Amino acid sequence: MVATSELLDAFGAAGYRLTGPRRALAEVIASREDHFTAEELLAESGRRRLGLGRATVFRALDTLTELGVVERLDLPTGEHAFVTCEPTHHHHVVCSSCGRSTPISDDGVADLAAKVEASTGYRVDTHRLEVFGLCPQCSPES
Amino acid sequence: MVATSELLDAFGAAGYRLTGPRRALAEVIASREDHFTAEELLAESGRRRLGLGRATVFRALDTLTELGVVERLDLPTGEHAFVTCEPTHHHHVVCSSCGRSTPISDDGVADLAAKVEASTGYRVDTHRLEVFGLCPQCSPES
DNA sequence: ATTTTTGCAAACCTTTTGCATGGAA
DNA sequence: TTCCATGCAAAAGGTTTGCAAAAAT
Repeated sequence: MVATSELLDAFGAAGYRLTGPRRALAEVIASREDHFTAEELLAESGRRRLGLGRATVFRALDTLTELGVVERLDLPTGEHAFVTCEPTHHHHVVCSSCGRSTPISDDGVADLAAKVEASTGYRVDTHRLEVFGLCPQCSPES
Repeated sequence: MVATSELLDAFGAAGYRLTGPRRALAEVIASREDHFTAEELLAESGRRRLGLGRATVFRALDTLTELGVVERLDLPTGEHAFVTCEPTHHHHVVCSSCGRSTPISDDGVADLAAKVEASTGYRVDTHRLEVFGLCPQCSPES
C-alpha cells in the first residue's frame, strides 16, 4: 500500500518523465492493497478507459521494480505478482486467501544470511524470502 | 545432487510406472550438479538422442516436484529452474556464478516464521527462502 | 528541437493440453 | 488387457521487441 505520489516521485527522482500513462498507472497501482499481476493492471486500466498499452504496463513495472518501490513475487502457484513496498523493507507475508500483504522487517533474515555464510562458506549477496499464510482477517477464528 | 536411483525410487514408491523416458530423464537430472531448467534437460536429452518429448519433461518435473525430490526455484533473473534435494531440506543457497547449490537447514527459518506470526498476526503455512551468492569455489579469494 | 515514452502488433518463450499410440503392470 | 504414460503438434499464457507517432523536457 503506497500513495500515488510516492510512485510518481520515484519516477521523477530517478529522472524518468512524468507522463500521462505513468500517472494513470500509478493511480491504478495505488488503488490496490493486495498483490497484482501485470494482466490485472491492464484489465483495470481497460475498465477505467485509461487506454494503457500492454508494453507500457510491463515497462513501467520493470522500472518501478528497479527503483525498489515495487517488488516482484513468485506465488506458490507460479504466478508472477507484484506488491508495492517501502524501499527499506525487503520481504512480505502474503495472505493466500485474500492476497493482502504485510511487510516483514529484514532483521531476522539478515541474521540468517550470516548463519548461512558461516555454515556453507558462500558469500551471500542476495536473498529472497516469501512467506505465505492467512492474514488475521481471513483466519478461521477471527 | 542426487542419485538416479533415488529419483526412480521416488516414482516407484509413489505408484508411478518406471518407464523408459522416466529412467532416461532421471539420469539426465542426476548428471547435473547445479540447477537446471526444463529447456536445458530437453536440450541435453536431444544431444544424447534420448528423444524425450517436451511434455514428458514438464510432466516429470512436475511430478518430481510434488514428490519433493526436486524443487522449483525462481532465480533473481526471473528464470524458473530446478534443483534436486532431500525431501527434508527446504531451502538452498545458489551460486550466482556457477549455479551450484547447497542445502540450508530449515531451523532458522522456522524461528523466523514464528516471529512473523507473532508480529503480524498471520497464520503462516508456507514460506520460501532463496539465497544467492558466491560459492567457495567461485569466491574471489579462494 | 531533442530525446524519451507510447501503443500497436507481431514475435518470442515457456508451459499446457488434446488425443491417438505405445508401453507397464 | 487395462490403464497409465508418451509424443506430437497445436494452443495458451505471459513477456518482449521494433518501429513510427506522440508527448515531455
